[in-house]
Amino acid sequence: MDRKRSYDDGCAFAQALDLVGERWALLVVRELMFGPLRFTDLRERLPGIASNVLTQRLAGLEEAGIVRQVDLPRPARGKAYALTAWGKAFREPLRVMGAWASASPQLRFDKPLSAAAAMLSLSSMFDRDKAAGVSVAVDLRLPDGDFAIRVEGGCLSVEPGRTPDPQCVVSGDQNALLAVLYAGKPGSTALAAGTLAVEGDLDKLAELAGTFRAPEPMLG
Amino acid sequence: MDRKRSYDDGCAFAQALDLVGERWALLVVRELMFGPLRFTDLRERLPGIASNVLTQRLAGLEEAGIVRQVDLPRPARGKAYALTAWGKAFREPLRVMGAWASASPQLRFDKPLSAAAAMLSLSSMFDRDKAAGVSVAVDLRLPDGDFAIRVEGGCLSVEPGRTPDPQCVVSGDQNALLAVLYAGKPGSTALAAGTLAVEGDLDKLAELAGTFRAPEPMLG
DNA sequence: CCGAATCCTGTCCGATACTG
DNA sequence: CAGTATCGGACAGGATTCGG
Repeated sequence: MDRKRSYDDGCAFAQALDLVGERWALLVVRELMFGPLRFTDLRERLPGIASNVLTQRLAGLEEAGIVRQVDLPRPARGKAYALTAWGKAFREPLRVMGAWASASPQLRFDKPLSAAAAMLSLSSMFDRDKAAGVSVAVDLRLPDGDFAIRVEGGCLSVEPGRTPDPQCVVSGDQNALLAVLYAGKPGSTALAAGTLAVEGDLDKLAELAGTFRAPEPMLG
Repeated sequence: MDRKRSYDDGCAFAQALDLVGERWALLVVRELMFGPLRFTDLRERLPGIASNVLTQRLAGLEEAGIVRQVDLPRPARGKAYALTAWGKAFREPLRVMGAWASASPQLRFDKPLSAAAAMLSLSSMFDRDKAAGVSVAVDLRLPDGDFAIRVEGGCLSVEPGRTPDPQCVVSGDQNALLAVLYAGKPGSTALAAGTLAVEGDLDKLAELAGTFRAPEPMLG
């Protein structure tokens, strides 16, 4: 009468896979990392997921203690899905696995990216050493929401929302943004092409771009 | 004509899941983390995996550039499966995800554990702060192989094989070992019960045990 | 004995259609 | 808007069998 298929393995890692190893589960967690979302929002941000699968995954994640339902605040009525404290703690595994994945010999850059994925990518590619002495506060206006990026004391902070007084504000979509930040040459093609708009100190954006390492495949 | 099912997502993390997100894939990587194994060895260490599934996973991991086939050295004839450099780099994600999993509200400790899983668990539960000033070298003789554990300068090293002159040698199975190390009270029940045998400096084992935090569920 | 290919069965996934 | 119902197809699991 085992409800779920299990590896039946004492390893904590394997038991985690029993909980989040199903298809789409970790991508749902990824999308919720920056705040609660409604069912339909999740569907939009996860192109390709079937609604019944999303229902199952949310139920499973809730049972596992990773996701919980919350009442939507303010004007909107209805419920949404949020991460529990333990669910939010998955940000670190997400960051580390993303960093590992960026060394894949077959990583492709031409596919679309959700805002949450892009913001987590920043954490993955951030390089402490390159950030020594850097202090910047840049706000992003992405189609799916605003994010405040700050680098200070060798640490990167990525939070949803806005900063009171950003040094620089970038508007556009996340694919163009990452292309600029990782290309090593900010202010280049994407800006010229008009897919990104920058207000404020462009040098601060360049400084931010300098704190990321470019994804590079690991050979052997 | 898509050969493989894909999330078709630009996120490096999602693309990693395309490669290693299938059932059993990451557990195969886990088992290979401390050295090459043959097909049959893998089957033994992954109770429950079907042989055809193992075949498929190995083929997929090889295609992804995570695993490669090697000729078995020395006396044994035949081939074995080893991790590539990039595959070995997965040790860090494994460690971090294990640490996250150890905070699961529903982690069970009574299930059997492979030697590789136990050794990775040590990395997950290691606590830099607790290890300040600690310097120990302990050798383990587990049923599936020998491992050399060293703590020095706030760092933990877990390697397959033996140390020339260990301060302490523990023989027994990995489940009993972890119970002793994480219980906070080494030298207690398991040793008394004779499931573990210790030669050398028992205090060094206690010192080692003091560098690990006990798994504790995160609430909320 | 090792490594793998071949059945067959059951479960899970994916897509569409439909309902409170 | 937020899911449920349904169904075909893909994939996992187990046993057996076959070639080194």
